[in-house]
Order: sequence, then C-alpha cells, then structure tokens
Amino acid sequence: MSNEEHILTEHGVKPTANRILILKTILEEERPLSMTEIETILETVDKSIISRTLATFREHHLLHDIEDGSDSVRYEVCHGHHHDGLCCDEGNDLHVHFHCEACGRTFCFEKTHIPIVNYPEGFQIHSINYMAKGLCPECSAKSGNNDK
Amino acid sequence: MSNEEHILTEHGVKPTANRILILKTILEEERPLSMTEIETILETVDKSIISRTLATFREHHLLHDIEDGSDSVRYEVCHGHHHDGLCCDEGNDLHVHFHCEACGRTFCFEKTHIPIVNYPEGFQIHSINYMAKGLCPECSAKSGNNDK
DNA sequence: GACATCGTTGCAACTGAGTTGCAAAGTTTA
DNA sequence: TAAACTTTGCAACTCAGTTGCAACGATGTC
Repeated sequence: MSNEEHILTEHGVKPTANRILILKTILEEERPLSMTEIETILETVDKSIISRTLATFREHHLLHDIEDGSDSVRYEVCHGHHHDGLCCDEGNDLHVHFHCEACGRTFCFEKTHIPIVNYPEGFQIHSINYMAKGLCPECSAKSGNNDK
Repeated sequence: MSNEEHILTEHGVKPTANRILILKTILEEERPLSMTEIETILETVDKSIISRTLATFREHHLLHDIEDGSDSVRYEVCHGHHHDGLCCDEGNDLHVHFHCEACGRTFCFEKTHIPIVNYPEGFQIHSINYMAKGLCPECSAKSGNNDK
C-alpha cells in the first residue's frame, strides 16, 4: 500500500487511481496548488474529476484551502499534526503563506506562525489567512534585484 | 463640488456621473465592496461600467483591492494618509481585515495593524494581506452564540 | 457465476463573474 | 459647427469551475 493510499484510507476516502494520482501530485509539489495547476500537470485527467476529487478531499479534511487572492484558491495537504480528523490550519498551527508575483507559485512558511492580534470586541475569529506577496528567491535573483 | 468629485479630481479622474455614483456607494458603505455587491446596490449601472470604473480607480490609486478569498476581490477607498498618490496599504498602514462567514460582509480593523513576522531568507515582501474570518457581532448575536 | 447496487468516471453542457468589441452618445477644443 | 477624444451601454465573449447524465467498474448477495 503506497503512502497516498494510506493517507486516503486513513481519511475514509476510497483510494481510486485518479485520487491517488491527484494526491501524489499535490504531495510532490510541496506547495499549495490551484485546481488549474493540477489540471496542467495532469493533462490526462478531466477537470470535472479534479473538481470533484478536491471537493471529496476537503470534505474528509485531507487538505485545506488557502487563498492567495491573485487567482484561484489553492490546496495544501496537511503535513502538520493531524488529530481528530482536523488538519493543521483547522487546529492551531496557522502558518504564513507567500505568493510570488512573478512565477505565481505559492509557498508555505511552515516555521513562521501567524501572530495573533487584538480584534475589536464582539468578533468571533474562526480562521486566519496571512498571505505575503512579493518575489521568491529565484525570481528575485532573475530580476537582478537581489537585496532582501 | 461634492466630496466625491473632489476625490476624483484629486486623483486625476474625470468626475462623470457614473464614477461619482460608484465612488459614493463605496464610501457610504464604509467597508470593502466586491464588484457584485456594487452591481446589486446600483441596479441601473451596467456591470461593464462598474468593471471599467474600478479599473480606472485602481490605475489612479484611488482605491486598493483586498482579498477575502471566499468570493471575489473587494475594493476599499483609502481613508488613510495619501501621499505620492499611494493609498494606505501601498504605504505602510497595513491593517487587518475581517470577513464574516455568515453575512459575507468584510470589515476593516483600521486600528489593528498587521504584525510583521520573520520570513525565510531571500524572499522579498511587497505586500501583506491579513484576513481573519468568523462571525461579526451581529451574526454572532443572531446565531445565539454570543461569547467572544 | 450472474445479477443488483452503488460509487466513480468522463464527456458535454451549463453557470456566473468579469472583460471586451463596438457603435451610439456625450464632452472638449479649436 | 466640426473634428477628436472619452464614456456609455448593450451584446457577445472568455475562463474557471460545477453539474447532468450515461457508461463503466467495484462490491456484495444469492
């Protein structure tokens, strides 16, 4: 049983060929992927399948979505501590994401936690999205602007 | 000359009837509006006009866009300090936004600044989006779950 | 093994947000 | 008033994502 099959079964999702493939893709990229990005990588898989598969994964808390705003929602597999079927960002391991404006990739700063601020009275906070944008090291080097 | 006309002229945008109307709407709501929300409020104005007007406003730094992820991009007029044609979030007055998952409205916590965290080496940060989600006071009260 | 059942697949058709083409209307300048 | 330019408003388009539906495949029962 492959790692992907294991993760799927663990979350109560039947490990079909497409699901294994899609999960494998997201895991291998090691960064949050949008539906369109998955579509591009997996040319052979119909977008309706990707759409439905991602919905299934979400329902089973196998991944969570992050928003980098610039285009579409991206999906990230929870590598953090899973307990009670929750993935990291549904628990307390909120981390910062970074979206490169040049190459369009989104990165996880897993070591960097989101600082909690004081909110006005009466607001109930359920989740927080901390998204920084700019240039990733590679694009920063390419553009010849190498200072930090 | 109305306040709206003044703002438009100040930013080098010719104050036409539609532009005044759209700006007035955004100002009056006092919270970031999405294109669709503006469309709903201003039934008489065609969405192509709203689309083009918002593009014009953006080009002239009259407003900036924030992303609450859940649906579309929202626009907010800069009430902060404007200098050099930059609006607040393009300068250093980054503040926290809050999106209510029940009523779908987005609020500005203008008093709450985004805390800056340490990023991994090599990443150039240009902008930051700090978006909290949950229930606003009104929806929180309605749902009978009134604790903070 | 044959049959019924149920979830999954893959195509096509749809939806909804947003943009663009284009001609008519309005504004500005000489 | 005429020429040049901008804005308007409709319709047509684009693009991402979802849904309808029939075919397919896996699983379970007799």
